Amino acid sequence: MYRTLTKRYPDVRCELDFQDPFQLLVAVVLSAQCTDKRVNQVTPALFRRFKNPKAMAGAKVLEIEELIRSTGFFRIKAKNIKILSEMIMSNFAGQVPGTLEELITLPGVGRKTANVVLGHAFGIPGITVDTHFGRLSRRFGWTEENDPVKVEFAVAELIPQSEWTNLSQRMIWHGRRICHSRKPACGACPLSTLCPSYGMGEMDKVKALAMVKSDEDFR
DNA sequence: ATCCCGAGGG
DNA sequence: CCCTCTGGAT
Repeated sequence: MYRTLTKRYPDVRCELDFQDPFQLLVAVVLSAQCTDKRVNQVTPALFRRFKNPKAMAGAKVLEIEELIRSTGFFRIKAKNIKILSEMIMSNFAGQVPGTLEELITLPGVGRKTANVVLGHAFGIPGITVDTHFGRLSRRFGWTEENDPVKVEFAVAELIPQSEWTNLSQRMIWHGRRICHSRKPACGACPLSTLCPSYGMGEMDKVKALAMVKSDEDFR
């Protein structure tokens, strides 16, 4: 997703590419419920107009809204980006903060966004649990699906810290490109031999819930 | 019609 | 736990 990772793991297709922590943070905020393609479409103009937290803090919310309209949730995102920029200026001396606790004080920045920024802008390992993890959990009948923090801790137990950022990126990529909810590309999936729903195709929430339930009954 | 590389609020 | 916010893709 980001330059350092693109270089280190060339087989993972990375589509957002920002070295600057602030621009990375804003891009990840924009990527919620939105494709990378769309984010990459709006960021050049956005950062040409407001390239750092100082400029973004002085922006009119309406102008940010216009620049990011096509990314969805644009009113909330625009407001959050302005406030978050103001907070970076007033609370963090103009620098994107480098800890989880500080990052999640920013509006629009939760655990997932914070961990992505920590991993890619600061090299601090973290497990990034997104909705793909949940979907994968469903496919495997894991019942922790509704608690991302539990999944985060469980994965952290299993994987060496040095691989957390790499694994997270690969999982996100896997969910996006292979294990998506509509027509999962099971033929291209390295986990197909392990997956109890291999070849079932479409997995909606109703089916998934039934599967988890029957799995519980079985135990 | 239904979901999406979330987050925040009730 | 539930709901809302948004446009776009399928």
